[in-house]
Amino acid sequence: MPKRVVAEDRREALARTAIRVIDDAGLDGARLRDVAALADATTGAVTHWFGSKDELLDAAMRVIVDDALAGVDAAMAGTGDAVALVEGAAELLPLDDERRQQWRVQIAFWGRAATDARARALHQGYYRDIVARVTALLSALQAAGTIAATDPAVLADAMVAAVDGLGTRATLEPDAWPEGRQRATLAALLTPLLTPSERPADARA
Amino acid sequence: MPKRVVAEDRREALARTAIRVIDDAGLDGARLRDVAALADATTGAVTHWFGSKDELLDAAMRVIVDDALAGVDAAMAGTGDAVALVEGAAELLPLDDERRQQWRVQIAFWGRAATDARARALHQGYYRDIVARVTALLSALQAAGTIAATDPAVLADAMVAAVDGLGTRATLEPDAWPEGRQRATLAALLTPLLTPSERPADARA
Amino acid sequence: MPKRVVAEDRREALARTAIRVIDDAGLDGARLRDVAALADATTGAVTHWFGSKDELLDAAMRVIVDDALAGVDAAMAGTGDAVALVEGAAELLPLDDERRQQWRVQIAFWGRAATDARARALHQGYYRDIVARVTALLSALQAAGTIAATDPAVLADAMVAAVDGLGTRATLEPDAWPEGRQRATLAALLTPLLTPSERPADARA
Amino acid sequence: MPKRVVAEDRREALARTAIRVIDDAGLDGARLRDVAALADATTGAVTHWFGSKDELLDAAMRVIVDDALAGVDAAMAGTGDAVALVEGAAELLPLDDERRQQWRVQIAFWGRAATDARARALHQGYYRDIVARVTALLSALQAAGTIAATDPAVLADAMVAAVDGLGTRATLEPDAWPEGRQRATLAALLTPLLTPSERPADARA
DNA sequence: TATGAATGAGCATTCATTCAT
DNA sequence: AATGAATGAATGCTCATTCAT
Repeated sequence: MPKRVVAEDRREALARTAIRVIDDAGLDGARLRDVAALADATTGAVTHWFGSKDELLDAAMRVIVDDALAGVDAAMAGTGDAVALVEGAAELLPLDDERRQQWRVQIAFWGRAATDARARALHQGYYRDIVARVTALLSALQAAGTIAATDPAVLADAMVAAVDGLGTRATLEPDAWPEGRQRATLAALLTPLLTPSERPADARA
Repeated sequence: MPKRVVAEDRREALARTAIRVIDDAGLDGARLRDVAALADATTGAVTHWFGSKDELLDAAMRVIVDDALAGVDAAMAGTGDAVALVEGAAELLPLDDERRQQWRVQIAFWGRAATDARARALHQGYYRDIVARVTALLSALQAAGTIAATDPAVLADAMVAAVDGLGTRATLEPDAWPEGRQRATLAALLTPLLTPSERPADARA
Repeated sequence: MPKRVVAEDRREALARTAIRVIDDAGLDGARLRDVAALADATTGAVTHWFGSKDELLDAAMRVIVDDALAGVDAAMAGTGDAVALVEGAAELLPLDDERRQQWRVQIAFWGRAATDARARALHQGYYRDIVARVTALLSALQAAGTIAATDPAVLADAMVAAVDGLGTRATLEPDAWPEGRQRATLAALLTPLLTPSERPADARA
Repeated sequence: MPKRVVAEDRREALARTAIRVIDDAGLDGARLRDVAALADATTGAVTHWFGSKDELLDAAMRVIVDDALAGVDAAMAGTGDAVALVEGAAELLPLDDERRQQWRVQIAFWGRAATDARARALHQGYYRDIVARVTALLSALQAAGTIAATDPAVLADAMVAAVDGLGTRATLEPDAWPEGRQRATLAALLTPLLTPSERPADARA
């Protein structure tokens, strides 16, 4: 049966399977044997690669965040001005089934982190990564003068909050939030903030 | 009907006790036994007042939301202009220990709703209540001309998203988000949106 | 179903059932569900009375030791001289099926204590109880001048060792050690030690 | 047949490693995996040399007993009189860390044998070897007239019981039984029995 | 209204064993 | 002779729920 298995591949595949199970059954409803079954493996195999259920869950969270970071890069890179930036950010919202699944699981992990210190520590690292990336992007755009000159760290916090808050609501009310409404609301929220103006703090010159 | 009132008191007291246990142990780590113990009761008493664990949890969620609604009323009523409105909204953020606890449990409930259709239905009702209240307030202010004339429904969605997103982050990174940073970030996000402009505001060009 | 159950009775009954299971299956082969089944209960009931398997096992050990202590009292009390004392001590050996079972389980517990510090601490307490009781008895007999005047603490240690060593061997070779051989060997070992001599006994030349 | 020798070396090395693991984790806490790791091997290698865990455990027991037999030979051979014989026997007690480890594991094996017929059969063979060796030695000394003329088989049983009982207690209470106390107690127990006397059954003429 | 002993299905976890390489 | 991934049965433990009192 052996054959040098690439450990990371195996682990990531199982973690991705776990995400699907979590989406179906919830974070605590997710059973190891369901993950195993869906991955065509046995519980023993899962615990072989992950010492415990927690370890598997952490790996699943890491996959979610890595995908989100890749999404940030893909969506915002090459962005030129405020309008394009907002459009890029909107790509992070739960616009389609795939992203809705990511959001559902993401929010489930927030729920875990809210009341669990260890999980919270993980999330703080994730936020650091994301904010750093967004801040760097904003600084570049400010240097080019295409967005408002507000402190980029504040802008980044604001953008992250806008996406998180809107994504949460759209995830909890999927039927009421088709793609258009999500995009429009995000634009309403971010455009006045990002658009450069002659006179500072004016929503639009 | 005093009996009925007493019954409601007992239920609410148990629900509030449940919130404390959820905050300690997480939504799924919360055991009926612990709720009972903390309320100086027995598990039998808890199941006497609540047919099942889910019913108790739902009641706890309802308490959280009712408190939040009362907070909206208290904080925003009597508000006169955009600046005051943002200040009122900030009162809903996790600014102190009491509100941080409410947020932690709130987020735990989101996590449950994300992957559970029944819980999600409850939340949709809660959002309806909150948005209706905020929209009514915004309409009144717009009639007075003290805030931007954007569609009040859009403004309400935006404000809810801003508070939810910022509250989530501040809850997950409590040490990094003292009161001042939360207020400043919320103001940065909402002020440009709410401040009335000479020319009728159009959120999107 | 309820009715104030006398906790200690229930616990002791389960502990005694555990002893039978341990004798059948060994200390680690003993499964909670077998104990439950033999006691006409469920595993849940067992864990209701004992927080964990270890707690149940400790209680079983305690029962074994308490029975042994009662045996010491019953067998040695009223003993008049060296010969009678040895005969009394012999009653502690695995002379019949009941005592053989106690010895088998006792030795299983030694095996656990040998490599487990927590279990070892329990046994040290048990030895203290037993040695104290034997020493007191020996002192009384020495006061009456019917046994050798050697330091009673040394005599007690020697008697305990003789019984433990012989009991162990007789337990591991039950067919080779009928009652008579056990009694004879114990007498051969203890009589020269306990019999008073004209000149004050010196255990060591 | 060098191959065979190498094989035996490998097996013995693994068995000795198993003893260390048993001492750490107990007989049932000892995992094949840990034995393998401590021996810088894999579980597959262990099962290659030993068909099953039981086989490995039996081999470990055999090593313990062979060491003890070698100890009997080393300690008692060349012994001239009762005093020297007792001093030799004392060398079998858990006087130092190395022997304490052997005793801990030995007692763990007794615990297994107490409730397991197959393991018990092994031990009966071991007792046969040991008693035969001791009996032969005692007969030689009796022929020389340097020890009591009691039936050597009885003397051997008595000596084995004394060492086993004392060793057990000293193993379970290591801190209370420094070398001196062990030697003194063994001497107290065996000297009256072994010392030749004009008048039989006199502790010392 | 309240008690708390009992239930029992369900879970993660453990680990000896197997076997393709 | 050795590897180590995979198996899968087995077990202790959890805990919401029930119900006689």
